[in-house]
Amino acid sequence: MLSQHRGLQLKKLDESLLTDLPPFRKLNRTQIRAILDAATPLRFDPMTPVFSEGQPVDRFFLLLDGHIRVIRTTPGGEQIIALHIVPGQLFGIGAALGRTTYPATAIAADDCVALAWPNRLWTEFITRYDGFATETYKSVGERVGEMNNRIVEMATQQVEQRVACAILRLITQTGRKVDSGIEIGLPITRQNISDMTGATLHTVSRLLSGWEREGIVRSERRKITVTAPQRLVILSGAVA
Amino acid sequence: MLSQHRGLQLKKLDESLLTDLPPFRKLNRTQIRAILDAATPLRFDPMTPVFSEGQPVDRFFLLLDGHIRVIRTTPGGEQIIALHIVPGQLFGIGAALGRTTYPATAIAADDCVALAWPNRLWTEFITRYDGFATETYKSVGERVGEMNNRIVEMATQQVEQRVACAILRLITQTGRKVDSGIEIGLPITRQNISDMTGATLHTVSRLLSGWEREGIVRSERRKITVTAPQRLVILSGAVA
DNA sequence: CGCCGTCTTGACTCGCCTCAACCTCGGTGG
DNA sequence: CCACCGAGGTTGAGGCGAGTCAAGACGGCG
Repeated sequence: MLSQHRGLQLKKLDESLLTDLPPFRKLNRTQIRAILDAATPLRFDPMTPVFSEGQPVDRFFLLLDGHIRVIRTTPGGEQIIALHIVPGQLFGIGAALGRTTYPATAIAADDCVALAWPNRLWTEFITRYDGFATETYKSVGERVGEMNNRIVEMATQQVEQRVACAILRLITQTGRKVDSGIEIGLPITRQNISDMTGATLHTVSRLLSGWEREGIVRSERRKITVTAPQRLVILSGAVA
Repeated sequence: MLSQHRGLQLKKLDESLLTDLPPFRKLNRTQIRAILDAATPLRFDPMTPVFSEGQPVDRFFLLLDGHIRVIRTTPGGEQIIALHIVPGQLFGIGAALGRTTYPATAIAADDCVALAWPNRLWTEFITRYDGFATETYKSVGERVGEMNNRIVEMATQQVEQRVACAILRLITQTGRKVDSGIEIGLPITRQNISDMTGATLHTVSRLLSGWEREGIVRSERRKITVTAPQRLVILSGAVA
């Protein structure tokens, strides 16, 4: 899956990479060619940072393959996972919101391939390419909506429900259908889940053990498969 | 303070209303005149909704005076306050983020005066008026940042710290300097604060009573004055 | 083999929620 | 003018969810 992208630096990028993505959907081949020619392809090994909180915003990215974890760190050293970026999404788009420094750290969750453009091209893309702005801001809108949901969640729900929600979000965003159910498409630890939900590693472990006993999930090290999604939905409190 | 705005419907709106606000700062008198002429002025009594969650987005607003509470309600009926809008800010700008329905409910916290424009003018403003888009998205960026902070807060901090943070945010956004300290510039109940922090009314009450005993705040019914802001900052955990 | 990152499980503790009772204003109507 | 009522606020008692502390198992990698 990844192999097809290796050595991207050497050959020309294929236009089909972008044609199906919302921000580029309305563009013609020539326009996409121009955008691709201006891009720098990048690879990231798991756990390597793409950019860090507080750094000046100098470019923006499009994730082609892999998964990015967006992380914020508290003064106290705890970290929480704000967001997962999936292939096809723009990220690091502080430029779009008038930011001069990145508000969070982005780390590759697995092997990642991304395109990067220098910041000054942002305004150019916006003005020159019809639909680019609209579609991009639409996805910003979706992320804002998701953040809002999480705030409500954190404010009103118990840990068990929050963990259920987090896992459901993961499977809708990165899920892979397998024999026994739906598998989360990126390596994930209990610690990671606790960083997403504001719980402790221990509590998450206990919950997952319990769910495994009940046949709702099956998990190996750094991997979780949901075998009974509907039951997780019920636990999540989305339906009363 | 409000009186100067009463009966706005009858006279022409004064251009000075907009000249100092970020989204309009780069515009000339003619442009501002055109924008004002297209606006519908509105008044809202305390506790009346401006728009409700789920309604189709048909217009966007600028708050001239008063305060708006942006509220989300859970399936379970609990409500949490997502945001406060202060004078000079645009709100209900779902259009900017490609939304078709409002993601939250907006309610007047006190007497409010606002301008409203039909949605179709959004794109017109964006394209026609230089700087309008940039400045607007910058303030969206600020709100996103604030939301992010709240997520981290909710995930990592105890109730006492969250309440302290919430009150600090209120005084930076709406604070009024008075003899005894800084007063929150809008009517606010313990219930409101609990809706902002995901705590219970009772716990908030206990905390405020404690702080009052310690001389950090003074409060009357629906009003809070912070007498020792630095001590609140310490409690908030912003500094270790 | 030994180390380290991951995960598990038990026992204890405590912050905050729940339940419950009561107080204090401010407004309204008889 | 006072009695009443409801919204907002206070305070205590008790219980439970989830964090903390502690010990250890499992599996992969150098």
